[in-house]
Amino acid sequence: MARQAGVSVTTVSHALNDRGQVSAATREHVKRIAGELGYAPNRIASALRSQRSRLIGFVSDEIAATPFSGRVITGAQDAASELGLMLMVVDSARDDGLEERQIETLLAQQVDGVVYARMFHQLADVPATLGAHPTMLVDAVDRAGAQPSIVPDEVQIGRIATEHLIEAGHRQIAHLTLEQPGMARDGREAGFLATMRECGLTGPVIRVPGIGDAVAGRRAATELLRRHPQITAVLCFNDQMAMGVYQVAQAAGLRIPQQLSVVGVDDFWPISEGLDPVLTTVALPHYAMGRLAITRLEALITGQADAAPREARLACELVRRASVTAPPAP
Amino acid sequence: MARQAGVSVTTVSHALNDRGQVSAATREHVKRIAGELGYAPNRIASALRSQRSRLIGFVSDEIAATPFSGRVITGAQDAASELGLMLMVVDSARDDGLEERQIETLLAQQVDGVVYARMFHQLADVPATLGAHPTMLVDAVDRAGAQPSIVPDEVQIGRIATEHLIEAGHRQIAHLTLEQPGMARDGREAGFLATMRECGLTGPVIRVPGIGDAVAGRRAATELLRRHPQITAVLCFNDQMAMGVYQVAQAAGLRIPQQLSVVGVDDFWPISEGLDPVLTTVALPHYAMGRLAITRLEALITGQADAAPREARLACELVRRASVTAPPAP
DNA sequence: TCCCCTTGCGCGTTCCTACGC
DNA sequence: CGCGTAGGAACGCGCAAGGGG
Repeated sequence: MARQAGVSVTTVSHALNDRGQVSAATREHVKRIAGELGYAPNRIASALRSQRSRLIGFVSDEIAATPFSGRVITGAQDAASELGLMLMVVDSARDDGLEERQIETLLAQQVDGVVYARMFHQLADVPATLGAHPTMLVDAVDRAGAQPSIVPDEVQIGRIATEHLIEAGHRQIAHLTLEQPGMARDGREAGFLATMRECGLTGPVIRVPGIGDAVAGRRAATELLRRHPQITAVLCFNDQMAMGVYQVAQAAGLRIPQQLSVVGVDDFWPISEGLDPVLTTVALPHYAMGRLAITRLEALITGQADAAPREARLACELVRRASVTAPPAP
Repeated sequence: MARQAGVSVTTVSHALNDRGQVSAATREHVKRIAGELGYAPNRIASALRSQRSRLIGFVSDEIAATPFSGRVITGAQDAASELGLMLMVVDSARDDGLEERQIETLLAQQVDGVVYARMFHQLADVPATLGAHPTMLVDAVDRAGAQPSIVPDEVQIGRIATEHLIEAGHRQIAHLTLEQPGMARDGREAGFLATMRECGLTGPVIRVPGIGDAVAGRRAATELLRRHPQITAVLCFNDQMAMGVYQVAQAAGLRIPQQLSVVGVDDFWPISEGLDPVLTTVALPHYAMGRLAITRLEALITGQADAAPREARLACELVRRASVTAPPAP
C-alpha cells in the first residue's frame, strides 16, 4: 500500500489516522489509493502494537431464553460501533465453570473491558478472574461492591404502574407477584405498596411459587378471584403472569378491561401485543442499559470515569395499550 | 514467562502447544510455571503471526426480536468453543448499508470466516464484500448459488404436523397460514397438502395478510369458523397464530383440544408453554443449525469441505403437548 | 550422532526519532 | 527553524534453521 502510493509506511499511517505532520495533498493521495486498493488496516496488528484491542467482552448468563438480553446486546453494539469498538459475546448458560473459562478466553483475546450482564436483576458474585480489568455489570449489582453497575429502577416500575391504575380511577388494586425474593420482585412490590400508602389505599399482594410464567399468573389470578373478588385492577410481576390473568379472567367471564384492568411489566411483545386486548405494561430499559454499559466502560478504559456513579438506576416507561380503563360503576 | 521458567521463549511456545522437540520434564515444568503465573498466550500476537485469527464473524439481520437467533448463536458458540474459535456477533437490524459496513469491520478484524444468518427462511443476496471469504448461510439460501447454506426442512414440518393430526383420527383439517409467499410458508403448505393428498384427504388453506402474529391467527380462525365450521383440527403457520386461534376458540366456546385440535410451529416457549392447554408444536432446529454452521465453516476454512453439500436441510421435531386429541364423535 | 533447546526473523501496525529542504 | 517525510524499533508469538552437550 505504501509502495503503491509512493510514500513511506509511516506517512500512510499518519495520513489514514489523521495524525502527525502530513500535507493535505499527500493525505488526499494516500486516502484515494487506499480506496482504490480496498485497503483496510489490519486491526490485529494495530491491537498488538497499540496494546488496545478495541474489543469488549460481553458475558451473559443467557442470551436465548428471552429476547431481553438481545436488546441489551443491540444497545451495547450500537454504542460500540459509534466508538469504533467490537463486541465479543459469550453465553454461559448459567454454568459458572464455563463462564470462568469464557472470561479467560476473552482476556486472552486481549479485550479492553468486559460487560457482565445477568438475565434477571440480581446480586452477583463477579468472577475473580476479572480482577482489575475494567468491568461493568448490567442488570446485576456486585455483591463485593467493587465493580460499577447499571440496573433498572424496580421501585419506579411499581410506582408508575400503580399510579397509572390509580389515575384511571381504581381504588381496589392487587399486586400479583412471586414468592421467591429477588431485586425485581422486592423493588416492584415496594413501589406498589409505597404508592398505595401515599394515596391512602391498601391492596393485597398475592405471592405464588415458581417462576413468573403464565402458569403462575393463572394460579395467582385464581387465588385473587377467590379471596378478593372486589378487586378492579391488577399489577402483575411481568407480562407472562398477565397472560395467565387473561386466561383465568376469560374463563370466569370477566371482561378485560371493562371489569378488570391489567398491567404487566417487561413489554415482551409477543405477549404484550399478542394478548386481546393488547396489554398495558412497563417496558424495561434493556437497550439503554446496553448502550450505557459501553459508554461508561469506554470511559473507564480511557480513564475518565473516576467521577462516574457506582450504580446507575435507569427509569422505565409505561406503555399504554388497551388493558386499563376506569373501574366499573359500583 | 520464559525467564521465570528458565528457558527460551521458543521452548515455552513448543511446550505449551505440544509441538517441536521438548523433553517431557521441561514440558511439565513450563506448564506448571504457566499455571502459577496465570499466563495465557496473547491470541492477538498469535493471530498476527499465524495469519489465522480463530475469529468467526456472525452476521444476523436481527438478534433481539425473537429468541430464535439467540439459539442459533448459542449453537454456534458451543461448536466454536469446542473448536477453539471465538464468535464476533453483529446485528444489522435489517439495514443493508449498515450490514455492509459491519462486514467490512469484521474482515478488518481478520475473521477467518463468516456465518450469514437470517431471521426468517429466505432467498438472500449475500453482500459482495464477502466475496471469496469462507461463508455459511443459515436460514437462508444464496440467490446467486455461490455460498453453501443450512436451512430447516419446511416441507417436513408440514408433513409431520399433518401426519400427527391424521394419526390422532382427524379427517377435517385446515391449514392457517400467510398470504405473503416465502420459503417457510410455501414449504409448510406444500408439506400439508402433500400429506393430505397421500392420505386421500383434502382440507382448506386459509391465508391471511400481515405477519404471522396473534392478530393474524385471530383473523384466520374467525374466517375458518365462518366458512368451515366442520373442521376438527388446524395446523397453524406458527405458535403466535396458534395463540390467536386459542383466543377465538375460547370466545366462541370451542374447547381445545376436545372440540378443536391445534398444532403450531416454532416452539416459542413463552407461548407454547404459556397457552392453556400447552401447545403441540414443531420445534425449529435453531441450535443445530448454529452448531452445523460453525463445524462446516471450520471445515471450509481448513480446506476439507470440498465434498460438503451446498445445502443442508435439517429435520424438525414434533413436540407433543396437550392441544391435540381425537376428534369429537360426530 | 542424536536429542533438546536456542537464536533470529517476520507478521502489520504504531510511535519515537531523525533528516532534509 | 518549521514543516513534511522517512527510518527503525517494538508489540508477542510461531517457525526454520542452527548449535551445544
